Amino acid sequence: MEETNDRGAAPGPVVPGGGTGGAGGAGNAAAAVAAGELPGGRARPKTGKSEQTRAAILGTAMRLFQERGYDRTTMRAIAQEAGVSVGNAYYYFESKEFLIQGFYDLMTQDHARDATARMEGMRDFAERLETALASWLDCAAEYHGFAAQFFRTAADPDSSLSPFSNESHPARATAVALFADVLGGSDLAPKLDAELAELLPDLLWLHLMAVVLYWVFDRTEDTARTREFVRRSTPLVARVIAVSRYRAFRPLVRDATSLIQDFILPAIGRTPLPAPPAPAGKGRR
Amino acid sequence: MEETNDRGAAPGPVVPGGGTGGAGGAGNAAAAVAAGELPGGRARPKTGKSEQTRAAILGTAMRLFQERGYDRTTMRAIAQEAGVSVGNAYYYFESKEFLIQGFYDLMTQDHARDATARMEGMRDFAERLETALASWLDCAAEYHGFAAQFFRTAADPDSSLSPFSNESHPARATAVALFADVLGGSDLAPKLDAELAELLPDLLWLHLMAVVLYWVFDRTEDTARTREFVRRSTPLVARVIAVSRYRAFRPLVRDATSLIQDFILPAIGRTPLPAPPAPAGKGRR
DNA sequence: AGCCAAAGTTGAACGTGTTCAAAACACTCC
DNA sequence: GGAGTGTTTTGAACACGTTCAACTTTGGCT
Repeated sequence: MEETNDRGAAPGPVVPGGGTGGAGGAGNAAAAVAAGELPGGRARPKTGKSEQTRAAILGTAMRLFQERGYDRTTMRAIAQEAGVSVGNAYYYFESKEFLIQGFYDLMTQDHARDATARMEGMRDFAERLETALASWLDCAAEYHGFAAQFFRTAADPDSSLSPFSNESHPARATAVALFADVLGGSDLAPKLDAELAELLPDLLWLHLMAVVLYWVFDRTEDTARTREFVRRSTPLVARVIAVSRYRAFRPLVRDATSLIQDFILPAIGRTPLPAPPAPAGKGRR
Repeated sequence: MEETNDRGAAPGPVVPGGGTGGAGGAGNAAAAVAAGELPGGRARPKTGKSEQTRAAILGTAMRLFQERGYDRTTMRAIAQEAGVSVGNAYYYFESKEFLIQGFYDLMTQDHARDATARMEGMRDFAERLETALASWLDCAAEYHGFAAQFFRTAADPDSSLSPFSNESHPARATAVALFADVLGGSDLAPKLDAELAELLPDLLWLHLMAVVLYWVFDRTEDTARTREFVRRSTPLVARVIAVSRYRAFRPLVRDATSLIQDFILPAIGRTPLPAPPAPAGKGRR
């Protein structure tokens, strides 16, 4: 072993809360990292110490991703700036992509909180839906730069990070629960066919995924185009749903519903199992 | 699909038509490689020689991708089996992903040919559409293993390989043209609103993209589930289109149409712009 | 205190995609 | 033939994600 253990001088990992550079300015999600969640790693903590290290790594990664983009941020850089070794980063995150997963989980929670707050008091379904989607755009805004990377992995069926894969982390459940609330808190809910009401949360989540896809490809300033798209498309969605009750649309809606039930929902991991009622708001497992 | 490795030990690049043409390892697409297309590389050929090298590399890559999967196929292995150096492979293909693009272009042409042939004589729109989609599933079947990789890059807006990106290679145009034919050759075409008929080819292409997404995640034997999904969903799509003419649906259809025209089509590169002459510029990132 | 297993941490090493300066080749014009 | 020019080919070198065997720290136990 070399006696020139330069590392000796370096202190331990960065301290939890303010450690990440004080005025750094990472977003809400990154800030929440330090709070001590436990999204997707593999560590089984006994002391809070390891949580700190984990948070330091994730926080640093997010900051660097924002600053330089995903591809140009190396694991070595993350480790160095977080004050740990490369191997240590891999002790907490199975791979570089898992860092994104860790971030995505946090952002999803941010979104659920923010959207719920914003919808407070609103009863009109279209309005609620638009608010929820706009909220997502705001929560995600600062990460637009490297969000593409997340979507890339989302499209990989082999990756356990894909939101479409069965065992996909709590993030999906949280998001779907939010949309259940979007519908449930609206004046539209009681008027709907029970069967349709059952499907809608998942469908609305799919709708969000489509919006996200749009957003990822949107290169306009502040993703203004996506915002406009949401503004224009949401009322239409609401109208389609509202109108589905009328006689003329019934046969079509019926067939579509059963198609979705048989093919779409199972594909996104919503097996027709005796699902326990998920309490809206806290998405833990 | 014989596994006869008849090209193996040749020192130089594989011979032109005969090499792959003979017993050929890979499927139709790979065979067509040798024909001398010029999909997505960067070479500006003067002799036919370089085409041979290019085809040898692409063909070998496809074979190895099928045999071992995308990730477990190294550029070194491709180069070695194709009888060229690593650097040479990069001379013809900007990156490993571009190999997939080269393949995708070929498969798209296969599909267009096959689907057109199969639809011969059919007039019913639903039937034509289902045939076209089933044809795609058949053409793509043998590549299911590494198709995921293609879809991964498709979701990356920074990659010029994305079918959603503006300058996306001829493959998209070919596919859209096919769907225009699906519609145009059907008895439904004359009955349709002109505006709607204008949109439909692109929309149907989007529909295909959705099916592809489903297919990528489908793990059933021979992707039976996707096939069933197509069988069930196609009539519904046809009915929605057919029914859109009736008075009750008009306002909805109108709004949807304009929404699509304003937001969806431009996003997939169908800008109603004054169309500059010939953007010969190669896609960079 | 001493011991031990588990948790945490390290950095060198490996495999792989990619780059690049130089060599080999092909072709044209003198 | 030879000089000049553009194309094709080479393989060593580089950067990065990832692995791993060994080391250090922690905390419970006697």
